[in-house]
Amino acid sequence: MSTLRSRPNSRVQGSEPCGSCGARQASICAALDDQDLRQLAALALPVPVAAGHSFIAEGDPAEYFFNVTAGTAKLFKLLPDGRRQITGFATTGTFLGLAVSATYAFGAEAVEPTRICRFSRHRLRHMLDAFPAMERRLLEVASNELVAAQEQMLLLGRKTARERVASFLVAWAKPAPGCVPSLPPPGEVRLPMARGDIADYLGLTVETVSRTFTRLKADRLIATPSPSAVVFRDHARLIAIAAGQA
Amino acid sequence: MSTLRSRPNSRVQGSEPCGSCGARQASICAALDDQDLRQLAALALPVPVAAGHSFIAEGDPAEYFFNVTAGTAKLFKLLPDGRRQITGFATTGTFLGLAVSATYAFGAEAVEPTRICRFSRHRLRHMLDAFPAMERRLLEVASNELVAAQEQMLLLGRKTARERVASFLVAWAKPAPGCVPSLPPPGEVRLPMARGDIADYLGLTVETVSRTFTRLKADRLIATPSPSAVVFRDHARLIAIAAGQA
DNA sequence: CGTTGTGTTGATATTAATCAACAAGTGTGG
DNA sequence: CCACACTTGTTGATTAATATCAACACAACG
Repeated sequence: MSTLRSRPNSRVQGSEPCGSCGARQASICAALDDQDLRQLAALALPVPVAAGHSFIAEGDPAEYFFNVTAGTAKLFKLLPDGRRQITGFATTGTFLGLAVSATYAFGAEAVEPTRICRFSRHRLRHMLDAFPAMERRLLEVASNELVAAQEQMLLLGRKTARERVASFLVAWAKPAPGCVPSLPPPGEVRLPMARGDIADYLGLTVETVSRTFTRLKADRLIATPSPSAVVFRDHARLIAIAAGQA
Repeated sequence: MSTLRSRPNSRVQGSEPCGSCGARQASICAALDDQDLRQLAALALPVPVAAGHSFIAEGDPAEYFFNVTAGTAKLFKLLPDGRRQITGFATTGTFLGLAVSATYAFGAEAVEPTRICRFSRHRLRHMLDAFPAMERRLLEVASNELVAAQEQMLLLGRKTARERVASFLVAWAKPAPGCVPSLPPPGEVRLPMARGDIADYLGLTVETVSRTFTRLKADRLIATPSPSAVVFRDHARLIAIAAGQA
């Protein structure tokens, strides 16, 4: 549906400093590797962000939007006393910039070595004007994220710890629509984020997450070759648990 | 930004039967009373939905999208055993149809007498083609909802019962951006939804919601002339509590 | 080779859920 | 108009799930 071809005035000047600047809004895991957006990404050079480094600070003026081209980042919101809710993980292809407001509604930090492209809001505006099809694509992405966000509300509001962890594992193993499915169910899945991140994503504590992993292992539903990897030993049952049917 | 004028082929045939059909996706309280969308709404006749009646069934094919023109509806997701999470309340002006998927990811039911306009997906597509500015507007709405959804994740994952109720009251009293602010803080705010709905929205039980209301009253933060109305007696402190600063 | 961060496990505390009872409305039909 | 059923809201007693506090194993790292 469309043709986003680089135009003379569309190139981005070299590699912009992206260390810890501002960005935009909301993206949970909706890979945006549609052709239009691939090209969009190609307009800017990816900049590396080291693990543990933040590149969006909640509350900063939202002057840029981002595209994650490699790695994984966590998106989070904070309460004044330090309580943290991770609203999503941004993986390769995730577009960060859908929510429009004066300031960033969330912070973002790399959980493993990551590469991101940064664009100014201004530039996005121009691109959208030039390529109307992109607007439609963004609307689709936003829609997908909205669906995911609602699913997460169900998880946070009504699911048990076991159901939450199962949901997370199942969802994480199945990359966002549009991504190449990595490995079939029995394969090993990498978990680049720490237990604490999973806890903050699921509205639990580290201890509860750890204990739940342990029980899932005892129940032969998963195996963990290392803390940062899971193997699905009974994918179907895990899906059932995630859906609240167990 | 734009001109959505009615065109010969843009009229909707009379009042469509909207009793309990299908709709689309996700909208929390983002009033869409922008001029474009007013006109969009004008293209279809509003149809009444009685309190307690459902007009979107989760899982049904998503063939329509809706615009709430009066009243209040709750949007919810269910687990097989009946656990329910209300993902948002749709008030006058709320546009339901932003998430794009084959089937509705949520159900919708009127909590008070409500009026809705229904459009086919097909018609929306045509309208978006005819009025590109609408696409942009929809993206804005989606962005706002995404921000709200993330805020709700923070609430569900990390806030205490007291903070949740305070957050709900404060947010409900302050209509979505774009709405006319009803009454200043000290005014009385209507709560058309039942305690059980509030509970399912906040990830709590009815009892906990009720007890929390009682404590907020005891603390002179609110008053409840009737179960379906609240008066803010200390709006500032309520806001502080909602933000986790108490 | 100590130091630090992460993950796991155990003991205990606490919040909110569950179970239960009752009060206050609301609507219906007699 | 009242009696009754039924829903909704509130409150109390108890339970259960998860959080909190604490200790320790282990790996990565300087």
